[in-house]
Formats: sequence, C-alpha cells, structure tokens
Amino acid sequence: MSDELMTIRQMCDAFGVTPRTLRFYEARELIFPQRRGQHRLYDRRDRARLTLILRGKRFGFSLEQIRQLLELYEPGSRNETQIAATITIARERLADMERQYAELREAIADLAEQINDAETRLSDAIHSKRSG
Amino acid sequence: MSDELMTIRQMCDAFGVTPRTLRFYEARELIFPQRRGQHRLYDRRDRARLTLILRGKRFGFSLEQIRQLLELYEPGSRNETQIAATITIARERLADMERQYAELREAIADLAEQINDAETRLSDAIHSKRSG
DNA sequence: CCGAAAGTTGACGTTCACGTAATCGAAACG
DNA sequence: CGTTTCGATTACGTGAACGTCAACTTTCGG
Repeated sequence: MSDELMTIRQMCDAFGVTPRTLRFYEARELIFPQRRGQHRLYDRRDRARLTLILRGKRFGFSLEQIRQLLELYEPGSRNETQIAATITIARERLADMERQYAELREAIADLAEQINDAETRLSDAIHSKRSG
Repeated sequence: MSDELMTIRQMCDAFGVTPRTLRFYEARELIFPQRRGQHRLYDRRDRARLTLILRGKRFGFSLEQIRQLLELYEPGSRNETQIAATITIARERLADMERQYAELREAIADLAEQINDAETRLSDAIHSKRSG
C-alpha cells in the first residue's frame, strides 16, 4: 500500500527534499524508516516527523533542537526524568516561538512602512522626471 | 561623544556580537563605519543597520537578503530602476514574513498542545508510581 | 616616553546542513 | 538474461557565518 509505506523517492517528491537529506536526517536520528532488505521504507509516522522537521527548520531551529522536540511527539516508553527534561526543552522552544511571533508582527509593520516610503520616493522620482 | 560614535568594542558590548562579526558584516557590505586613522567608528546609522541585521537573522534571512533589504532603509541616491528592484525584493521578503507569521501561530498552538499532553503523561506516571 | 591594551589585516579552521561523485548491490523490464 | 534504474554506502566538497590565531600598528594611562 503506497499510502502506508513510501520509498525514498516518493518521499522526496512528496516533501521536496533530496534522498541525501532524508538519509542525513536519519543519521542524525530524526527519522527511523524501516528496511525492506536494504531499502528504506517510510510510514505515516516518518512522514509526520518529517513534516515537523521541515516546519522547525522554517522557524530557524537546528536539527538538534528539532530532534529534542520530536521526543515530545513520541508517546515514548521513557521515564519521568526524560519526559520532564523534554517538556522543559519544549517550553523553551515555545517561548522562543512566542517571542519570535511578537517580534515578527513588529517587523512586518516596519517593513511594510518602509516599502510604502520607498514607493512614494519612486513615484515622486517618476513624476519629477515626467514634468522635468 | 560616545553616544554619537562608538568603538568596535562598545558596539560588541552593546549588541552582543564579536569584533569578527562586525568586520565580517562590513566585508559583506552590510555596514560602513567611518575610520579615525585605522580604527573603525560606528555612528547612529551603523547601529540602526546592525539592529536590522540582527533582527533579519532571527527570522532566518541570509546576510545577502538582509543586505538587499537594507537598501530600502537608505534614502539612497539611486535611480528608479534600483528602487523598483529593491521594492520588489522587499515585497517578497514581506510575503515570506507574513507566511511565517501565520504558520508560527499554528505551530505555537501545536507545540503548546503537545506540551500539555506530555505533562498529562508525566503526572500520570508520577501518580501511578505513588499508588503502585 | 613606554608598555599594556585595543584594534587591524590576513589566513586558515570550524560547524551546520547538506551537495556531489564513485562504487556497489538489488530490482525491474523488455 | 543482460541492462538500465533505483537505492545504499562511503567519502570528499561546499557555502554561509563566523571562530581563532599570528603578526603588526596605534593609542592611551601612568
């Protein structure tokens, strides 16, 4: 069932990454595809993790930070100490994201204003050219 | 006037960067401090640019993208074509930021939920231990 | 005036996140 | 049954953004 298990190429097409990237994430222990013989096979869980990886990257997180966050998404058979540690890390990332969210709002407003100013300068320049 | 002109060390202390970083940004043409003899001196404009550089970095922009954006903040003596090009680039960055802003909102909600779930698992684990 | 402190210019090193090429085994296909 | 094709492994290369170290001036406090 191609809906359940995907080859590395299908994954690459689906997510817009290269085989190298998927093998690299695996080497860094971010995903753990099964093997059929020598070949890798990716299931729903792997796809979900990859989605989170790519999202994390868009927010500027390192692969290591993302790896730590992914533990949160594992109903994992780990102990209390590890769960607590993961939660602590996740709270820090969450705080990062909330700060970034707030700052992004400001930055968007700033940039929009600068674009407006530049547009004014531009139309002024065109106008003075036409009438000069 | 130390409020007007700052040495490289004062800049580093103020912005939390290293001298190497400031010289690197200068080599990449992101800032242009004056020289008193051999030494660099940074003015208000340089500080404003550095603020924008560090902000841009926090949003995951490359130094080259930031350099292009900085042109927008220069009341610059450039021609219409260049202003128009800068505006086009800036609009793209603005679109990037708006997408990021929207996605960040979702991601924050997701992560908060996962943290909640993990906290539940954690307290459950503690409870089962106490009563077991 | 002079020695420590601060700053300068190379130039090479480093980390992250992959890219790229070589070589190999397995698998699909006419 | 040979040959493309897909995938695996290994290893070296790369670009971005600095770190680090050496060798020199320059400047400032005592």
